Amino acid sequence: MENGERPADSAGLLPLFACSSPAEGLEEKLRRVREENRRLAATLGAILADHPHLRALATAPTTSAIAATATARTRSSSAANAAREEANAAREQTACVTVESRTKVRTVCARAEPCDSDANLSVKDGYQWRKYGQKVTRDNPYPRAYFRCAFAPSCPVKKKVQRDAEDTSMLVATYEGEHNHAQSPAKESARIDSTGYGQTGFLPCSVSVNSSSQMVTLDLANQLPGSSVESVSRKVLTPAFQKVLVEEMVNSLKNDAEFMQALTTAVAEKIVQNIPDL
DNA sequence: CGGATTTGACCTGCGC
DNA sequence: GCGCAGGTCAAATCCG
Repeated sequence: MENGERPADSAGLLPLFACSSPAEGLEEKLRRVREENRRLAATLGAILADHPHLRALATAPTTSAIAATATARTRSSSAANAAREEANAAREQTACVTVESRTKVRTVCARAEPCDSDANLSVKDGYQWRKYGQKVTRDNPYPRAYFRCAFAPSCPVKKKVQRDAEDTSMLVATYEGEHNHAQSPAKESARIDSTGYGQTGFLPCSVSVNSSSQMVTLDLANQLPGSSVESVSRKVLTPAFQKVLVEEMVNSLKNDAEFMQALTTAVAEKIVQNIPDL
């Protein structure tokens, strides 16, 4: 939606809304979100241009594709070195994946929100996990959390999650073993968060924009088969997506009791100002 | 009140 | 055998 294209409201509240400062603040936020979306799309494009293997991953997000890429990258190094390599590479990319096929160990790097506490260390991947331990390791001041698959008691998969020591905005998750069951119900996978892992195995598949505490998620997991990151980037820039974005923000704000309170106060103040005798 | 999380204690493997 | 570090257990605590 372009600036100034506000739908008319039959109650005539919007003109009032438009001249109040909270509304101007919202428009400013909207502009910032649009700008961030453009920057994200540009960044994705640049990343894909520099990293052809990522383009392949984006086009065919299958376990075999991940394994093929990861095997090539980890062949000459130990699993630990691979994890470090991936952590470093992740500073240039948003997220990355390695697979050690022999031992069924996968390392996933994901960018975490800086505000996340250690207790929030969790890489959402479509499965439900139960934390069973936490330990501070020698080479990293941040605690390592140990998780077991909570969906099936007999499932042998374990997960370790630890904040990267050099780049604290990165989470390094190590998966051991393979699930012997289907993914857990939508409860967990629906909560795609800032770490951005959805339904397609361990491939990062969503981009989130956290603007002024409002989270907007572009879910790449639900793209049609064969769709690429470029096509998603183009989608971000379409008026239709922008419109959905705005509607999502409006819905979020409508459900925000604090915002509605502030809005009500602002409207009441305006009404009072427009009554000369008061 | 039941399930999830926390956290200190304990176990195990490895290098010296 | 000893010490260290990583991994796991389980009681206590938290939380919905």
